[in-house]
This record gives sequence, C-alpha cells and structure tokens, in this order.
Amino acid sequence: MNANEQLAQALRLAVDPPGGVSVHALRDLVADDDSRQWDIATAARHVGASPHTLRYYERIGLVTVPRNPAGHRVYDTPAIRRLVFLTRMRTSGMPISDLRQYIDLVDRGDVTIPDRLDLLLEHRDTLRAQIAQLQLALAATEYKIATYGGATQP
Amino acid sequence: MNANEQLAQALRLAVDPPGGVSVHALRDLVADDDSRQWDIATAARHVGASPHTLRYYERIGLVTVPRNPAGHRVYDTPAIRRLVFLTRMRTSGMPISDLRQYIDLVDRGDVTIPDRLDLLLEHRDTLRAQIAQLQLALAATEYKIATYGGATQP
DNA sequence: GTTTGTCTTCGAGCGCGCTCAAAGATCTAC
DNA sequence: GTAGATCTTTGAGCGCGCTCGAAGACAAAC
Repeated sequence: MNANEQLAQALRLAVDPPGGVSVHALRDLVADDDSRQWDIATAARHVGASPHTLRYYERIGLVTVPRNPAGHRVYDTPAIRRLVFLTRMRTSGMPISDLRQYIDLVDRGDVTIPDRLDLLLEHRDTLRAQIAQLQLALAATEYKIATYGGATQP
Repeated sequence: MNANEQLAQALRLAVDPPGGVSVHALRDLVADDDSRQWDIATAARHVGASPHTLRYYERIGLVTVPRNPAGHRVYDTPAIRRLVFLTRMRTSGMPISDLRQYIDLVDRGDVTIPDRLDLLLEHRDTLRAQIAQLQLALAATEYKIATYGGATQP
C-alpha cells in the first residue's frame, strides 16, 4: 500500500464511518404522548444532565418549570421536550447565547417562525461544517495510525 | 484522474467551504520538503491561530521554538508541522491535556510509539462518536426545518 | 419523632483555553 | 535618524458553561 492508497483509505474511513445515524432521535421529535411529571433528579437523568445544570438552564431563562406546593420543581412534558432539544443542541456545539436567542423567539410566538427558521438553517450549516472538519481530522488520524512505525514526528 | 484523486477531490469540495483547515493539511503530513523560516506572525497565519496562542502553546510545553540572535522566535519546518498537527487536533476537540501527554510521548522517543498509537486510536473513537453525535443533531435539525410551520414548540 | 436524603435559593468558584496589557527591545521604511 | 510596527516576557484577566457550597425546608423510612 503506497502513500496515496493509504491516504485514500484514511479518507474513505473518515467519510464512511462504520455504523450510521440512528433513527431513534428522530422518533423522539415526533413522540408526543404523556402528561407525566418528573422531579429534577429524574428529569436530569432523562436528558443526561445534572440537576445543577437544569437549575442553571432555568436561571438563565432557557426553560420555565412549574413548582408543586412545596416549591419543588415539577417537570412536565413540554419542559422535558424543551430540555431534550436544548441538550441536543448544546451537545452539538450550539452556544448558550444562540439557544437563548432561539428560545426568546419561541416564547414570542408564531410571528417569529421565519426568524427561527433562519437560526436553524444557520445551525445546519454550522453542523455540516463541523462534521466536515471532524471527518478531516479523522482522516488525518486514520492516516497517522496507518503509517505509524514509519515516522516519529508528531 | 484516478479513483484516489477523485476521492480526494470530492472530499476537498465537500469540506472546503467554511474556510480553515483543508485537505491541503493532509498533504502536509506527507510533504517533508523545506527548511524555510517563519516569524511568529507568518506562522500564526499559516496554522490559523494568533501569535498569542502560539506563544501560549510554547509556554505550556507543546512546542519548542528556536530564537534568532535578537531573541525572536524562528519557526522551522518541524515546529510548523507540529503546530499544524496541534491545531488540527484542537479543532477536532482534543483537549490540551491530551496533547501534552502525546507530545511528551513524542519527545521521549520511539520507545513510546505504542502508547502514542493507543492515544491515536482513542482519539479516533472519540472523533467517530462526535461525528455520529453531530449527524444526529443534523438529522434533528433537518427534521425541524422540514416540519416548520407545523409545530410551534421549541 | 428522628434520621437521612433530596429539594430549595443564592452567590461564589472553577477549569479550560485563550487573550490581553505593560514595558521594553528590535526591525522596517522613509 | 526617527517613526511605527512587531517582537520579547510576565502576569493578570476573561468568557463560557457549568459546578459547588451553605443554609435551610421538605420528604420517606424506621
């Protein structure tokens, strides 16, 4: 295998990762069943964050959470759905400032739908660019792995 | 143009738009020509960082840079190659602590090659996981975009 | 009723990765 | 020779996104 072939192989591996995107998450977007209630610990576990983080998100206005008579947070389905959205967007690198902007638009009603769409389109571009970047880094890494033993330099 | 070249070409086209690291950089991994000299501003421009950042990387031991008689940094080819590697790994989300670990191994010579390989393999897994995450977020975003006008919630 | 745990609010602290400011030496152009 | 940009070092500061601690109310188990 010469250098070009190795390079091509690395690129191939980077662009065609084993195991594709799961459809699971898409189903989450559609599912719309319950009117369950969750305490903060359960909610946190469900969205993969800490209770601290959930309180933080509420503090900075990303989500509003009703209380029970004792003053404890009670997460309902809309709150959970929003949190799932928020954490996914965070995981994908959207800064909190953008999320606040988006949430503000949501809270201002349907009239802001075009603006929200713009934000989403922008985010889509960002995601695509990020994926491309990562695939490049992956290609470089695959290449380095494939050729190790040859060169010593980093 | 053979298959490999076409693949590289396709990747270049798919990856280049947002500016930043390009397929170019992969060639840097193979290329090994020059003994050019660069001042810090040029070096910074070349790797897509600020002079501040380059000095910072030197301070924390990620790279060693010779000086000219006046005490100014003179970046040589090995230094640049290492910086390109470092910035690519940073861009792909590798924490500086990992990079220091890796660089320490490199500086300790060939005996650490297996350890370095381990780090690279681990990073490859991280990259794959990240890409999968982003593709998921992208799918979710595409879905939201496609269905906008329907639902109002977040 | 008492322990033990989880909840509340509020403010402060932290780790990361830069980023900048200050004070001074040096290079570049005119 | 002089102005202005760029270089040096050192130490401090900053923005982000949490993360924690303290002090106290409430809940669940015995």
